[in-house]
Amino acid sequence: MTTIRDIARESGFSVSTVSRVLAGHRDVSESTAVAIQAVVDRYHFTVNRAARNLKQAETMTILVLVKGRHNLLFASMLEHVQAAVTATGYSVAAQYIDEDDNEVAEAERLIAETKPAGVVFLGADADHLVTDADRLGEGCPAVVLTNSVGTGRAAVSSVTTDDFGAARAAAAYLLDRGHRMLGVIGGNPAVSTISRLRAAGVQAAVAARGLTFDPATQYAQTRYSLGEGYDAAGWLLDAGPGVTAVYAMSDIMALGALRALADRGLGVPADVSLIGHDGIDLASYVVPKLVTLRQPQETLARRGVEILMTHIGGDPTPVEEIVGVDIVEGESVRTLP
Amino acid sequence: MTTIRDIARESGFSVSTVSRVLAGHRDVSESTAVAIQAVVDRYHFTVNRAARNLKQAETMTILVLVKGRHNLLFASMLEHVQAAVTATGYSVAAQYIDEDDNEVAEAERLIAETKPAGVVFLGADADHLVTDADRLGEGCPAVVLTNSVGTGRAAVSSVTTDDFGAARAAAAYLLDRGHRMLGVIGGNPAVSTISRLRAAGVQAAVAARGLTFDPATQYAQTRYSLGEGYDAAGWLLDAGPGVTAVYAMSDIMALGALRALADRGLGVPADVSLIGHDGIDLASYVVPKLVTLRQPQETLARRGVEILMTHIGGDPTPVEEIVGVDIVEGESVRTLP
DNA sequence: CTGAAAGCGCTTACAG
DNA sequence: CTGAAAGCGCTTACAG
Repeated sequence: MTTIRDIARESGFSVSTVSRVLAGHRDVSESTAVAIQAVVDRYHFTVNRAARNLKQAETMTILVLVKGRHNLLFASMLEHVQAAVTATGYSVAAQYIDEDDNEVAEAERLIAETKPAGVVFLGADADHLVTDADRLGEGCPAVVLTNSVGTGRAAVSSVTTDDFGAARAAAAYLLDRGHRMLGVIGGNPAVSTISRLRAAGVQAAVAARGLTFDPATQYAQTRYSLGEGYDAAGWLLDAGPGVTAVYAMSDIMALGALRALADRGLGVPADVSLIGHDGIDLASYVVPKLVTLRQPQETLARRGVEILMTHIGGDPTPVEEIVGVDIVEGESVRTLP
Repeated sequence: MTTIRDIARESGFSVSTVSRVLAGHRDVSESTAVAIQAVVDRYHFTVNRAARNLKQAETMTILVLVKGRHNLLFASMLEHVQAAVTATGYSVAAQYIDEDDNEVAEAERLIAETKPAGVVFLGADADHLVTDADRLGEGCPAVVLTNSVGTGRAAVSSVTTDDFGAARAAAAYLLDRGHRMLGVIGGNPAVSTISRLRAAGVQAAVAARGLTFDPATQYAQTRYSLGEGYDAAGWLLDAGPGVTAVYAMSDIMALGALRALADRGLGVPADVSLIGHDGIDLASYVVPKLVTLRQPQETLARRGVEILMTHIGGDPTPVEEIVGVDIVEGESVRTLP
């Protein structure tokens, strides 16, 4: 393996000078830089970043921690974050965290190893954040996207969508179209803040119309996946008192529900109406096109990076920002006569 | 930041002994190990892997390089690879490579930085492999999954599906059901070996029946994405001489095509039949359920890891293995009268 | 069983 | 503008 010492030997300059050229420092004579670069190219040499990071106090990198490999929303948001970060002159290093891992512990380790200037969490457990956020690197500012934090810790900010309002809008959308008996597919409100807020939003919309919503028969509690969405929809039809419309807290669960309904011979929206959440690309490609609550990906990414940059710039005041959600029209909801 | 020196100081033992405990070596007295572990726990200390890798000659890690963040097939295959690797006692480190990046150059850098025992490529450009494979770490065996290699380089093996046979089967499936005018949505045969093989497979099936297939009007060349699949299907309907069935070289393109057909008022399979490729979960959840050629994910992963282990075990003979593809029945193909 | 020392591949004051 | 030296956080012979 070629190292910086090999390049130094081959070029006739010292390791220090080679290092400077590799780092793009200007305090090297033109001719020296050219000569060294030639050797670097000849050997296809690239610096060992692990070794570099070990020595460097701080890098020009933003660490992006993506919670869950299968989350199409996050996959798509990562690109927006990448674009926003790149525009600031920093580069991004993305890492995926398993659904069940502690992202804060992981962040702590990665911060120590890669010395990023800041970190962006794409989704995160409120639990981990609250209990472990203090262990994040002192000087390393962080911003959480799509999840609220509420740690009060300096320089851990968040940009969230209005989950309560979005779910209330989803339910209202269905109620406005004559539906009276709603079914909801969502996560465990006891552990997921997002699910709790959204469930409350549904309750609020229903209550505002003097109707009732009984979680025991109308709320299918499950995980955010295709297969679980499928099962949840089935449960809702069996347990539910004749739901005419279903709100799924993610598009991917809604797609699972779509198939479950078809398998029971029910048409969407002819027999049951369906509304999703997230606004992933796929939602507008399926037949029928899904009505869904679109998370404003660019806004979340842009504001998140802007806030992170103010922290990096020296302002430690944490901010918790909430952005609105758009409803995307589709073909999956029917107006009852 | 706490380092191994802090733990040494706090526990009263030397850095060497702490290092041994952290590495799980047995040559440390029970009482010492317990005492050190207590301090480690108290500080939530985790070793800096970057520093560890810098010193270690080789780690018990298999590096998995995933080409493309949006590839649902690879996302799913990664889990199978992870399972297969874990069963051998090694752990996996996954890294995503952008579609357009040179995965071999990236592998070279990561091998130097993390010293894996072996690397698994989930998808890879034949071009990069052929021109740059020699630059992979000398002693670092590699296996490429889903793409054939043909570098002849020692210890770069591959496990591929029979792309020619699979595409021929797809076309035959449609021809057997009375379709005479096929449309194909695929990649650029000039740069993608996979696309070239599959296109040839279609040609073979058509020719075997004494029919013809004109790429100029029946082959929509595009990228492997939802939106491009949508556009390609539209082009096929405009340019094509009345195709009655479409074979898309990936399920995700097929899903795009599904929507394109719906937007033109064409039913699947009533008006046009559709067959995909890959067998991703989503394919069996959409309505109509997609007929598709399923890549045998577990087999690819299992054999890939088995072969990698023989290389790690010392046998450098490269093997190129080809596995068959199953057809998954669905609701998207109609038999013509 | 334990510790002192060398060194992995880099960067960065410091001196010239 | 350039180089010698110290050190980032670890591991690993080597010696005891």
